[in-house]
Order: sequence, then structure tokens, then C-alpha cells
Amino acid sequence: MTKKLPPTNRSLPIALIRAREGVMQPIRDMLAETGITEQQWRVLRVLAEHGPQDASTLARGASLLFPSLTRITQSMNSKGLITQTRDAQDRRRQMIAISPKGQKIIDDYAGQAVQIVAGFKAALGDAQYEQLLDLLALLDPGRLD
Amino acid sequence: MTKKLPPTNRSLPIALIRAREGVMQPIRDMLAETGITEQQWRVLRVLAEHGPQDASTLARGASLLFPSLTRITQSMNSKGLITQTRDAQDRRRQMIAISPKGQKIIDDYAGQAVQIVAGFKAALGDAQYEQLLDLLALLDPGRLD
DNA sequence: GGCTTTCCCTTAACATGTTAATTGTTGTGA
DNA sequence: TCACAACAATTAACATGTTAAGGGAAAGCC
Repeated sequence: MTKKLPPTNRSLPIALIRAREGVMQPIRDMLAETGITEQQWRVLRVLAEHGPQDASTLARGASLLFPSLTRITQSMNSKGLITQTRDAQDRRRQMIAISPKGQKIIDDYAGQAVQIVAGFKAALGDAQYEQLLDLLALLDPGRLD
Repeated sequence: MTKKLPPTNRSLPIALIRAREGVMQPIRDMLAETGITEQQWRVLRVLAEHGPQDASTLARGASLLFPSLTRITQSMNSKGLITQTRDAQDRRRQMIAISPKGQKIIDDYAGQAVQIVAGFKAALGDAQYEQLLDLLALLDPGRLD
């Protein structure tokens, strides 16, 4: 029995890509006027939610690969959105914190972001929305929070 | 009532990223030995499933942006995985077809790919798996197939 | 025909994803 | 203490994501 690939419109990886596309488009539109990218927005959110932390923790929290995070934090530091300080005890480790300027972006746009997500929630219905999050969490490789 | 952002671990965009990460990792591991990328695999799959087609149709089918597709097809053409011919009637249009070498990759690895997806399907259960695909389709911006 | 508009695709520029190699630091065991 | 493994972060190299601009070809209009 030669197993055949599912049609691409029922392919899980492709469905994930397309769903992400659909969800991100309005968010990207919103972020366009802030001058920051979607990933930089994630970094700010994680820092605002969990406070200052080292780069490894931040990478996990924002779901970014380390090399990406290195570039992103450099860029955000030069824009004054975050601060980076080397840990005194372990000089390999770097502590990253959100700056007032970064916090202001979060404060200014959190409302809009909530609205956008609320739109999707309404489109799916609360129950299905929560179930979707649950199912997605099952696919998450690092769900050890 | 100041609306607050949901915790990042219940954020839909982030959940989509993490789920995609989890699903793609084993697929990327498989593709590593083929020498092609995840996107090139998608292109081959769409061409194998739907036959030769112009670049615009292929871009939609493989969920790739046009500039990405231009680079990818150039690379795949030089590797002999696809063929590109300009349409005689409309010389703006480009027809793209899978080559025997490209088809061989599909044939050789389709079985493994099916196994990997079957693993996720088993982990979620058939019903939940299908429901996940349905929910994701609702978020797809271009679900006009 | 000549003009504009529209369409299909390509380039360009910059940011990120991804893997592998590298640098600087800390911990460890002989 | 000294060589060596383990660790945190960076750098490099290449592919893709994303937006904007460009270039050639077809379609419409006068």
C-alpha cells in the first residue's frame, strides 16, 4: 500500500502557514505605523509581561532563534527600545530589559492588538477559539512552562 | 476598562508559530538529507499534485510570496528539479513543471512525510486532528479554492 | 496607431529563519 | 592549576519573508 501525501489544502504544515498569514496580516498593518517588526513586538511583549531576563530565556519566551534574537536586540538597543547589561556574576550572560520608550509602544498599541485578536475570537466563537489554542499547544515542542 | 494583552502563551500568533515549529522540525530533519528546503518541497508537492502551472497559481498553491517564488524557482531550475518555459500566447506568463529528478524526490520521500504527519495525527487523535485543520482553514485569508 | 492602464514577473533592500562555526566564560576533574 | 568540557552569546552564510519599485508584455481606449 503506497501511502500518498494528503492534498496540500489538508496539509497540517501548510494549514499552519496560511492561518498564521491570515492572523498576522492585520497585526502587521498595525505595527507598520509603529516602525517595529512583528518579532520586535513579541520581544517587547515578553519583556513587559515577565520583566528583565537573560537572552536565553527571552529567546524561548518570544519563540525566536538565538541568532535572530542577537540581531533583533542589537537593532532594538540602538533604537532605544530595550537595554542590555552584562551580568556581573556570570559575564557570559546578558540581561535585557524594556525601556520606557519600548513600554510606551506597548501601552499605545495594546488596545489595538487586543481588538484584532478579539475579531478572530469572535469569528471562531469563544469555545472553538480556546480549543484551537489547546490543540496548537499540543503541537508545541517546548511546552514545559 | 483597560484591555490587557493575553499572556504570550495564550497568544494566537505565538501559538501558531510554536505549533508550526513543532510540526516542521521532523520534516526539516527529513528534508536535510534531500538537499532541498521546506519551501522547495512545497513547490514540488504542488507541482506533483496539480501538474504544470503558471507562477502565480503556483505561488498561491504553495503559499509563497512572489519574490520568494522567483528566487526559489531559479534555484530549483538550476538544480534540475523543475522546468520553466515562457507561455507562447502570453509572453508575460511562465509555465513551471516538475522534472523527473524532482518527481523522484517526491516519490522517495512521500512515505516518510506521511509517517511524520501520521505521528501528529495519532498524538491528537483523528477527530481532533481534523478539527484542527478545519479551525485553521477558518483563519486562512485566501480560502477561496 | 499611439497612449495609458493593467497584468505577470523580477529586482532591490532589509529583517528574519536556519544551521554551523567561533569567541569568550565558567565549571570540573586530574 | 591546568587542560578540557560545558555554556552563553555572537558571527557567518545562505534561504526565505516582506514591502516597494521596476520592466516587459498584453489589453483598452481615443
